[in-house]
Amino acid sequence: MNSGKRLSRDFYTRDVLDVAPELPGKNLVIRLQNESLGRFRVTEVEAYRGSEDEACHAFKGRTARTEIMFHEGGRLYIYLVYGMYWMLNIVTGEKNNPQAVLVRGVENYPGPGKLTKSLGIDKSYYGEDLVFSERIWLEDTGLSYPVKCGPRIGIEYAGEYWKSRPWRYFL
DNA sequence: TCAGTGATTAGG
DNA sequence: CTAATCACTGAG
Repeated sequence: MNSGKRLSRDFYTRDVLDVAPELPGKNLVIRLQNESLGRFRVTEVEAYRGSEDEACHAFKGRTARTEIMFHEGGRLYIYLVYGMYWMLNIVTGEKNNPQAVLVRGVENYPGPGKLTKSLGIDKSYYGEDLVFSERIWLEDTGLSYPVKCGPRIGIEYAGEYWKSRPWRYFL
């Protein structure tokens, strides 16, 4: 797996609809249990866009859980769903504009719940800063790939308009 | 198709 | 305190 250059703050502080389509193909770098670094190409993500998006957890306002989404981009938003699976999200945008990208899959570990379980990502990563962290970050390999898009998955509770936004991006 | 599983949230 | 909800997965 090619290594690359760590993404800086500027990459994350843009609108989620600019950041999300650029994530597939980037490397997720994480320090594994044996202290070595693992590199996994991101294959699938979804954008969740601010207080207007019915499918976004920040839609109902600021809570203890969603607090980190109100920070500037580059932090991790981690939460447990269905009592079993940790979800990995990357906060984007400027301060007080709550947005995040759900990482739905990386190479060899497709599925948002499976990738966190396989890589050992849990609540302890909540709020981690991808710009400075020594155990998790994203890097640009300089390679680019064609990215497809389609509707987001698992948001039956949202209205038709929000369910139909093509904000899932994948290789 | 459907149960497992427990944090989070709103409401009394 | 209670009860509903849930950005998923794997089994049948």
